[in-house]
Order: sequence, then structure tokens, then C-alpha cells
Amino acid sequence: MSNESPPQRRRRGSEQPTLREVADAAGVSPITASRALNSPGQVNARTRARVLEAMERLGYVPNLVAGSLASARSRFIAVIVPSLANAVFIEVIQGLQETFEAHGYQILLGNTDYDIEREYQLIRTFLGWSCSALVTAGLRHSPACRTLLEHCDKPIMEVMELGAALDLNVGLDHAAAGRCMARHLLERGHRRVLFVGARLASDYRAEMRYRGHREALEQAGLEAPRLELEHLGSLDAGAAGLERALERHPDIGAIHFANDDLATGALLHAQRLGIRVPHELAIAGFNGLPIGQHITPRLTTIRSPRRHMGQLAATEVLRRLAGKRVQRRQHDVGFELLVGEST
Amino acid sequence: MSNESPPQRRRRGSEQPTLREVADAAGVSPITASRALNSPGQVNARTRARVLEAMERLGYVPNLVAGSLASARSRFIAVIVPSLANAVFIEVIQGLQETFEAHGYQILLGNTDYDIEREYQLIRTFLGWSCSALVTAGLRHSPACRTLLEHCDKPIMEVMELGAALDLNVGLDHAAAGRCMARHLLERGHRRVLFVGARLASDYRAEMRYRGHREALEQAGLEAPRLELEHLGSLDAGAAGLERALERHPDIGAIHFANDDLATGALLHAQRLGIRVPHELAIAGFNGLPIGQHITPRLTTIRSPRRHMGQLAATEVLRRLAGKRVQRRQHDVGFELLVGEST
DNA sequence: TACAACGATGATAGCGCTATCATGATAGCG
DNA sequence: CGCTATCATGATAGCGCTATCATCGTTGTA
Repeated sequence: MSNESPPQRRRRGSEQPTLREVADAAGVSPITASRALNSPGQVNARTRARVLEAMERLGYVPNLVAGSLASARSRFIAVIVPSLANAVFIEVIQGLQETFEAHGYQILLGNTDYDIEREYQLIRTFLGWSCSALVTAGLRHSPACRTLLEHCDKPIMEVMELGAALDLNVGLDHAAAGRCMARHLLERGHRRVLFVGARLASDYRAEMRYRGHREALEQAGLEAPRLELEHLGSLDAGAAGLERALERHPDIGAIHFANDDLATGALLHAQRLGIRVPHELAIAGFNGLPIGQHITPRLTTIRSPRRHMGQLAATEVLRRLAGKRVQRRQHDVGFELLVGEST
Repeated sequence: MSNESPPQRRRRGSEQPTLREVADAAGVSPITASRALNSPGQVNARTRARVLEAMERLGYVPNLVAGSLASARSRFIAVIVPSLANAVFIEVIQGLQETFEAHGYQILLGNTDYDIEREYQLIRTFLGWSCSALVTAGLRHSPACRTLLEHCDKPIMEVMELGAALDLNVGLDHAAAGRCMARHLLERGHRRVLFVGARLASDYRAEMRYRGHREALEQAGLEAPRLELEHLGSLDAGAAGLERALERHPDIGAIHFANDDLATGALLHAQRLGIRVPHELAIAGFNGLPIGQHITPRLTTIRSPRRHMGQLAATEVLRRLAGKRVQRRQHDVGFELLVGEST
């Protein structure tokens, strides 16, 4: 026999059967096998059953990498958040995930650690995976990142806050939230109100809330002092923050914390110190985490519909991916003042 | 000119420049451009600079899908957890993410919602993405899933608990943890101890803790009643659970909750009800969440090194991926009894 | 009966990258 | 000076799948 097979030194990715082998086993062409899986309507029911049976028998696992390359799209959705330590982002991610997953999309999760350069790198990587769309927390990006996003024709969804967005936008007005809480404190009769946040240059949404807060106080002819801490949000940081606040502003009557973790830590620490809340000191937060509503006194805070924000963002992206006309590019999910006994 | 280009109706994935175009711009072959990016050591420094400059100029973003198909491996690590609502898994994910990311791997996150069939589907999908390794929470899998995992030659890491693992295993002994807490309660003089969990068939690690708990009580000649709730873990569920527990077991002296969310919810609710903790009722949890150490009385609980568990798991997987010999397939990360004033 | 319309299937040709082997140039050695 | 070792680069051939166009019956309609 002179018809020897060639050296056959070619690599094979793995021992996994390929679509070609499935097709051979079912007596059809590879493209029919592909269609049996991906567009069942186009294939005769009997043929399709034969193909699926062969897949089952051979233990076929579709190679999604090859499929994505050939079709130039993956069913990935890039999701970029600044932190996983914050329950807020987790809930948004949950809303996104459950909605996208139900439509057969897989989330690619990236964590920037509040580093805007890191966001750029992550977006490059995710674009390299031909993701179908991009969801990112916030409207602030590095110039390079902005350029990249502007030149890419995929749906881009910016969540958490509202403003001049690149494409789609679902969020809430943080300045309004800060204003709302400040006004509540004013209504309660407080005149010496301190804002306590942490790393406000990074956590710029907290900074926006502070601006709203300051605006409300200045409208009432009051000063709006603020104190900046090191650690973003934790009960420990809240407790430490309370001590720093009392040290620097001994005559303060109310503290508006940048988030519930800080506020809760402070409230619990105030109890340990024997400070009566709200009579000696009022405490307010932001987020509406469950813990705030379980402690006594309940924490006055602002609740945002985070899971819903994720679901809505995903729904809008899906609508766009389905080719539907988008009526509104921007959705305000709003917020709600929860008045507890801490103010 | 008869040398017209053919109809050229071929698709192109996008307007993105390809490696070929970069190579042309830099006056090298595509393979050299590829090497300039992926194995810099193999390319002359000057050539490399020229290629990188061209990439920069053209705004080249590597197509990772194509790269993965050609090389039959992606830099994905599949990570599968049963829930995102539970802070425990988030912390493990954080440990995994920071470690893998530092080595250039991207996590593919899957959420099973405590559904073992869903785990199988996710693993199939992730294998289809040629992930480099698989990290999954827990040792329980569906038979089909087990077969799939046994026949795949990638590193498989099972985290959270210890036991008969498929490959690598990092976790802690939940039965021992349950035993430890039960013994602590016995030492404190409690004789009527109730275990309260939720959906123990799904949350089988809590079930394992219950077994350890029961063992300790039975050794002391005591009964080990238990109460099962609907909702897995939340402050609300803990509060409701406390009421149910008091209703069903009015003479109970101590409650061992399956997790800190339940225990904290119960503890705070007990305060609202005016029940003195620990004198009238002792409360214990499991996890060592920060909130437990901030409330008064502090919650007695068991802390597990979750972030470290993620880091260690990632490190072991990376060691395997680097082709190093693995000395131990199993690592016990241990746990620590935190004695608060709630017992 | 001729022709369009449709349904089911297949042949062909890549998607953009990298594994593999080959080549040419330079350096090192006895 | 010839030989091997090493370095830098390139040519070739896919990775496993799907987009695109083509084909071939079958059916309905005038």
C-alpha cells in the first residue's frame, strides 16, 4: 500500500469528540449537526433526534471557543465592578446574572479595585473575548478606555449613577440622594451635621452624595464639614470613624455616613460608648442594607433598588442585542428614604 | 486589469485590526508579531519594539478567542458556587480572584443556586470554553457531572469541605466545627440545645455540622433536636426562626444556628423581644462574619479563613498548572472558635 | 405543465490565531 | 575551517466551528 497516511503529527486539542465525529456517527454533514444544536427549527425532527442521540452517546461537549471564532460573537457579557467587598455591587451582579443567564449569556466578571487603569485593561481583555455587550459600574473612565468604548459597536451599559453616558445608562441620582438625606436631617432640627466618607476621590459616587448634602446645608445657611477616612466601608472603619469624628468635631449633632457599613459600625460603637442615639448624636447612612433595619435603633438610610437595577440593565442590554429599538437610553431607578430611629 | 479581486463577500468579525495587519505594518510575519506579545524572550528587542509600536498605533486588541482555539487552551478558570447571596462564597471568590488574576487568569463565575443539575450544565459550558482548571464548591455532584469531571484531565479543585475529593481539595471539617460548637455549649452548662438550620438537604455542609453537633450531645447523653427553616440565611429568617424555635421548644436554653446570618437575626430579634442573651437564651452561629463581633453581646461563632481558602486553592491550582509536582492533594484550613458573650 | 416558493441538506471557505517544523545567520569550539 | 549549538524569523497548516451560497426534491399555483 503506497497510500500511507501522512506523518500525522498534528496536534489535537483534546480527546473530546468533535462535531465532525458526531456528524459522521449520525450520517449527516457537520453543518447539519451544528444546526441540530443551534437552530433546531431548520432541521428535520428525525434527523435532529439522530444527531442528538449521537452527541449523547459520544459525550460531545461543544467547543464554544471555535463556535465564537467562526461566528465572531460569544455569549459573554462583560461586567465590571470596582469591588466585591461591597454588598451593593454583589446585588447588582445578582440581578444582572439571573437575567442574562436566563437568556443563555455568561457573565465575565472583572474587579477594578477602584482603579480606572485596571478598568481599561479589563475592557481590552473582555473585548478580546468578543463579548456581546459590556456593563460597567459608573460613568468615569480613563481617556484611553473612553476611546476604546466609543469605537466599539457593542451595547455598553453604565450602571449605578446617572449622567452623560456613552450609550445605555441605568442608575440613580446620587446628588439627589445626598440632598434628600441632608434635608431629612435638617427637618429633624440638626444644625451641626458632619459628612463622613472614605477615599472620596475613588468612591466618587459618595463624593456626589456629599455635594448634594452640602448644597442642602448651604441653602439652609449652614456649613457642611466633612471627614475623610482611609478604609472604604466596613464596620471597623465605621467604629474608628466615629471616634475620629467626635475628636475632631466634639460638638457635632448628626453624622451622615457615606454608606451603611460605616454608619452601622458607628451606631453599634456609639452604643458601646454609651452615646445615646439619636438624642446625643444622630446617625444616617446610605444603601439600605438589611442589617440597618434589624439593629435598635433602626438606621435611617436611603435604599436603592440594586437587584432591580441589575435586572433592568440586563433587560435593556438584551433588548438591544435582540435588535429592538431602544426607546430610552437612560433609566432612573430612584431611591427611597428609610427613616429609622437613629435620627 | 483582469486581476480583479474576487467577490470578497466574506465576513469579517469586526473592524478591529488583526495580527496580520499589525505584522504588515511592522514589516514582520504574523507569527513574529504573535511572539512579540506572548513570548517576548524569543524576539529581538528592536523587532519587538517595532511590533508593539504598530499595535499601539493601530489600536490592536488581541482576539483571545482565536488564540484559545489555536492553542487549545484559554486562560479561564471556572469557578462554581451555590450562591452569591452568602458572604462566605464571596470571600472565597475574592481570594481566588486576586490570586488567579495576578497570574493572568480570568475567572468564569457560575452560580448553581444549590441545584446540582445546574452545576452539571455550568461545567459543560465551561469545559466548552477550554478553561484551564475548575474550582467548585463542595464534594457533591450529580453522577453525570462526576463522570464528566473524572474524564477531564484538567486540574479540579473542590473547596469548602474536606472529604473524598476528585482531585485537589481545600477546606475544613464541618462535622468537627459542629462538634466544637456543641461542646462549647455543653461546657457552658447548656443541656437543652436546639440546632436551627434551613434547607439542610441543599445546604449539606450545615447538615454535616449538625451531625457533629448531634454526636457531641449524644456523647453527653443528651437529645439533639433540630428545626428546619425555609429560607437559607438572612436576618429576617433568623428573626422568624427564633420565634418558631421558642414556639416549638419553649424550654430551650441554647440555639446553635447553622450560620451567622440566622444567628445575628435571632440575636437582634431577641433583644427586641426583651429576651436576655445569654442568661435566658444562648445563641451561637457559624462563619465569623464581622457583624457578629460588633453587636452587643458579641456572637459566639466559628470563624473559617475563607479568603485564605480561596488564595490557597488558587495557589495549588496554579502550582499544578505550572506542571509542578503536587505534594498534598488535600489541605485543611481549619477553623477557630470565637467566644462572644452570646453564650 | 411550467415555474416559483419553500424546506432540508451539503460543499466550501474561512474566523484570527498559534503549533510545528524549517531556514538562515551568527557564534563557539577543537 | 568545518561542525554543531543557538538565536531570530518565517512558511505552512490547521484549531473546531459556522456564514454563505448552492443544490435538490417537493409542493402549490396559474
